Amino acid sequence: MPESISDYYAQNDKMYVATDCIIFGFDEGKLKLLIFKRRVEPLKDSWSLIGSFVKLNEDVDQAAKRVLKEITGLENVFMEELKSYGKAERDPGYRSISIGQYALIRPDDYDKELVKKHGAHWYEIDKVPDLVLDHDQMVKDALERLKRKARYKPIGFELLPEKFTIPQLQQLYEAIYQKELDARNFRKKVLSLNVLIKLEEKDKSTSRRGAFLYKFDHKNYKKLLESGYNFEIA
Amino acid sequence: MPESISDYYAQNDKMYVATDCIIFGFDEGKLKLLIFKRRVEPLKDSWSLIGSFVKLNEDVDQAAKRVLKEITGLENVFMEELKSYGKAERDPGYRSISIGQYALIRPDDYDKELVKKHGAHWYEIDKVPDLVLDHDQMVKDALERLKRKARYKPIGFELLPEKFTIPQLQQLYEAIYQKELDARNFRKKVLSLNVLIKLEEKDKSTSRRGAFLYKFDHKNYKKLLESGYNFEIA
DNA sequence: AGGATAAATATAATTAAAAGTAAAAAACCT
DNA sequence: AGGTTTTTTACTTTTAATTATATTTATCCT
Repeated sequence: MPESISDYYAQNDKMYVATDCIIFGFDEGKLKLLIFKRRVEPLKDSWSLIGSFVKLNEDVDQAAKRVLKEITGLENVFMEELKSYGKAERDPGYRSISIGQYALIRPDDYDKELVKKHGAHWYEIDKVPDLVLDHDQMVKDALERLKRKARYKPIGFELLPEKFTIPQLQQLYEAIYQKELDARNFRKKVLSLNVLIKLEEKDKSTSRRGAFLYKFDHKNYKKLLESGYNFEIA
Repeated sequence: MPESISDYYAQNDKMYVATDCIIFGFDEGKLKLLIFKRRVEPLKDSWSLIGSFVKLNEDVDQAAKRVLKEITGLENVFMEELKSYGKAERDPGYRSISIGQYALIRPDDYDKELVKKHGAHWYEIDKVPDLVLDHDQMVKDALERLKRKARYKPIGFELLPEKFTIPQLQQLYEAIYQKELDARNFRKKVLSLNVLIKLEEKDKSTSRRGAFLYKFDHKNYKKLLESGYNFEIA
C-alpha cells in the first residue's frame, strides 16, 4: 500500500460502515427470523433486517450488540460475524459496506413490548418477505452458515430455553435441516456427546408421560473442545 | 436504525475501510505465507500483510484482487473472505476497519520479480515474524480457516501446480495438518472422491519409479457438489 | 544382474457409525 | 382398570469407515 490515504478519500465523499443483524429464533417448532418494517425514508415501509451505522468510537461487534439490545432488550446473546457486504453499488443512496452478524435468541427471553414498539415481526424462515438491498442474500447466507455450524458446534442450544427436553432439541434440528430424524438414534447420539446435564424435572406440556429436562453443560463442553474433541450432531 | 447518518459522521473524522490479504503458498513441502516489509511511515520496516484501502467506487473483494495482482501479478486466484477486523482501536493512526481475505496461490505461478520489487518475502508458516497491528491475529485466523476448510472442500488443490502427484497432495495435507498420513489410505480416500483425472505422464523428480500426475476435475467436482455430496479429506 | 527405493494395488481385519426391532415405563383419560 | 400416547432403554443387524498386512511394479544405481 504505497498510496496514501488521502488519495482515496480526498473527496468529500465518504465510506459508511454499517452492521446488520440476522436474528434467528425457535418457537412453536419453527425456525424464525426477526425483521422489521422501516418507518423512515428512504425505503419506508419495506421489510429490512435490523442494523445501524457503526460509530467512530465503537467496535463493529459492539454496534451489532447495541442494536440487538435496542430491539430485543437482550444482552449476552450468541452472535457471530457472518461476512461483509461490500459491493460498491449495494446501496444506491451512498457508498457503504455492512458487516452481517447473525444472532440466535431464545424465544422466551426477549422483550415482546420492545420488539413490537420497533415494528419488528417474527417470520417463519421459509415465509420471510422480500427485504431491502442485499438483505435477502444476508439471510440466505446466514441460514447456510447456521446449518453448517450446527453440524459441528452445538450452537443449536442457543435457540432453546435454558431447560429443554431431548424431543425439543430434536425438533430444533429437524427445523434447521428440514428433515425428520430418528428419535432413538438422535437421543443416543446427542447423549454420547456428554454435554447435557439431566435434571430431575419433567416437562409435561407435550405428552402424558412427560420428558426429562436437560441443561447444556458449558463447562464440560469447553473441556472437551480444548482436548480436541470433534462434535457432530445430526 | 432510526438515527440519520449524519449523527455519526458529522465530524470531519472518517471511517476508513481497508482490506488485507493473507497469502498462502506451498513450496518445498512447506506451507508458506507471503508478507512484506513496509517501506513507508508509519511503521516503516515492520513486517505486514499486503493490503490497501478500498476505493470509493470499488467492491471490497475487487480491492483485494487489485492488491494481489499488484504484488504477485496473479489474477483468478482462489480468494475468500476471512472476517472483518473492526475494533475501534485496532489502528492507532485513524479509525479503520479491515476485511481480511485469504488467498491460495501456486508456487510456480507468481511473478518472482514483482514480489521482490515490493519487498515481499515468503516465510514458512511457523516461522513468520511478528506483524503490525492485528495482522498476527489475521494469520492465525486464516490458518485455522484453511485447516477447517481443507477438511470438507478440496481447496488444497489451489496450492498445488495444475499437475501434481498423489504423494505431493499428501505432503500438502501433512503440512496443513502437521501430522503424517498413511500413504495407502490417503490414496484410497482421495481417489474415492472421484475428482482427480489421472494423466499419462509421470513425475520422476522425487523417486526412481516416478509417480503419476493428476489434474483436478473441476467439472466433476461441481457436479458432485450440486448433487449434495459431502467431501471429507484427511 | 541384483539391490534399493518410492509408488501403487489388492485384500483382509478391525472398529465404529447408522438404522432398526422390541418392549418397558410414566403419565393421563375415560 | 384398561387404553392411549410419548418417552426411554436395551439390543441386534447392517453398513460403512479405518487401519493394517502383504505384494507387486517401475525405475535408477552400482
